[in-house]
This record gives sequence, C-alpha cells and structure tokens, in this order.
Amino acid sequence: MPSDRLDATFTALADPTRRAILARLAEGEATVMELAEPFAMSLPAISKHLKVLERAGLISRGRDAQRRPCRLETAPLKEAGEWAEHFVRLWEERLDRLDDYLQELQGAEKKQGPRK
Amino acid sequence: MPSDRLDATFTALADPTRRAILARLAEGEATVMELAEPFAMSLPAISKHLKVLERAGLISRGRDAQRRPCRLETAPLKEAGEWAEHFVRLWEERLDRLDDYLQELQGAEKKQGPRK
DNA sequence: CGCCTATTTAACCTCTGAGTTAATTAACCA
DNA sequence: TGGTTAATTAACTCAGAGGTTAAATAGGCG
Repeated sequence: MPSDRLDATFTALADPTRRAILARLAEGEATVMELAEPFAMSLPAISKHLKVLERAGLISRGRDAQRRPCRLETAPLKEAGEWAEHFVRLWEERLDRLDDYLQELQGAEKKQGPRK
Repeated sequence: MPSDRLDATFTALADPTRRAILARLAEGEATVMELAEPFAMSLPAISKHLKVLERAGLISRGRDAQRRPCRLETAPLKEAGEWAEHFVRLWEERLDRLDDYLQELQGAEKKQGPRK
C-alpha cells in the first residue's frame, strides 16, 4: 500500500460530508442530485467532493443518459482499515514482547535475589 | 464513534510525515529530537505535527527533564480501522442480499418460463 | 430545433494547514 | 549564576481545500 494511495484515501475520509456520501452510497447507487439532496450545499460543491472520492478510488461512476450514477468501491477502505489494524497489531505484539522481557527480568532477579 | 473524532483521526492520518512518525513510535517511545531526525524539516514543524497527533489522541506525551517523550496510543487507530471495515462489511452484506434476490428472481422465472 | 434536466467547468473568495525563522520557555549542568 | 539543550510559541508566507455563483456542456424530449 503505497503512501500516496493512503494519502488520498485518508484525505478523502477526513471530511464529514464525504463520509456521509459514502454512507449514503452503501445503500446503493445514487445520482449527484440524490447525493446532494441532504446537504445545505451547492451542486458544484458536491461535484468536487465526488471528484475527491473518485480520485481516491472510493467511488466509481457510470452513465445513465445525463446522469452519472455513483457506486461505492470498497478496495481502498479495505486497505486503509487493514493498514490501521495492522499497526495496532504491531504495537500490541511489541507490548507483549516487552511484557515477556520484564517477566524474564523478574525471574532472573528471583534467582539471584533483589538487586539493591 | 462521533464524527469529529473520525475527522481528527483521519485528518491526522492523511499526512505522510505523521504516518511516518507513528511508524517510528510503533518501535517505542521517542523524543521530539529523535522523531525529527529522519526528516528534512525544522523542529517547529515536527512539533506541530505532534500537536495534531496528540489532539487526535494518537499519541500521548510524558516528561523526562526537558524532554517530552511521545508514545503511540492505538485507540483511535482501532476506531478508524473498525469504522472502515464495518463499512466494507455492510457493503458486502448488501451485495449478498442483492445476489440472493437475483437468484430468487431467476428461480421464479424458471417456474413460469422466460418472460419475453 | 429549442428547451429542460443533470452535471461539470470557470473564476473567484476565504480560511486553514504545512512550512519557515526568530524568539521564548523549561530544565539541567558546571 | 550563566550557559546549553529540548521544545514550544510567535509571526509570517504560500498553496490548496472547500465553498460560492454564473456559465458551459451533455443528453433526452415535444
């Protein structure tokens, strides 16, 4: 997972409007009009948000006459989620190793008596 | 997981320098100097990045004389990762239901013969 | 064709984010 | 006490994100 891909994904996910759009799309395809409806925001603004989502690969767009229906694409979400959870796992493994190490130290100390 | 929390987390993760700092911290605590070392960037710049990470709850800071060692905090990473993967799951369940529905349609069609 | 609908592009504004250098605070050390 | 190291704050620049309105494009429809 290259860094600029993560950049694009996390940047796209950082905006609440865009997350709301994704939430809406999780219920199925929608046109720009439909997506814009819940927001107090102009159509061009929504159009820009969609472009950000598209560049991040989080949505793809079809064509239906003059409509450009959007659909959710989950691949980048998976990558981002896995990145985050991989990180958590790394950290927890490290804590475990640290814990083992401390216990080992304590064991050694018992054998040779308290240091101080 | 409130929206502004996700905002802060994803915003913090959107920057490659900050992700690199987190990666470094996954190997253990580090001071600001140590964190700054790999980057061609001034200390105040790093200091600002750390503030962003701290506000997002992704790091916490201790005190050791004049040093302010940073340590990784995984809670927001977990939340963000779970958010992303929950989303993926929702979508895939939806696809499954859609699939069931299509198969049901096809079954009905067989019983009453092709429509056209 | 001429009009209506859906969407994008253009041009612009404003605010924020990432970076800078210079100055300040905080804590140790001789 | 004065000097040095670690880190932050202040004041500034610059670019880009997110928003606007108005104009342009694309594709039915009478």
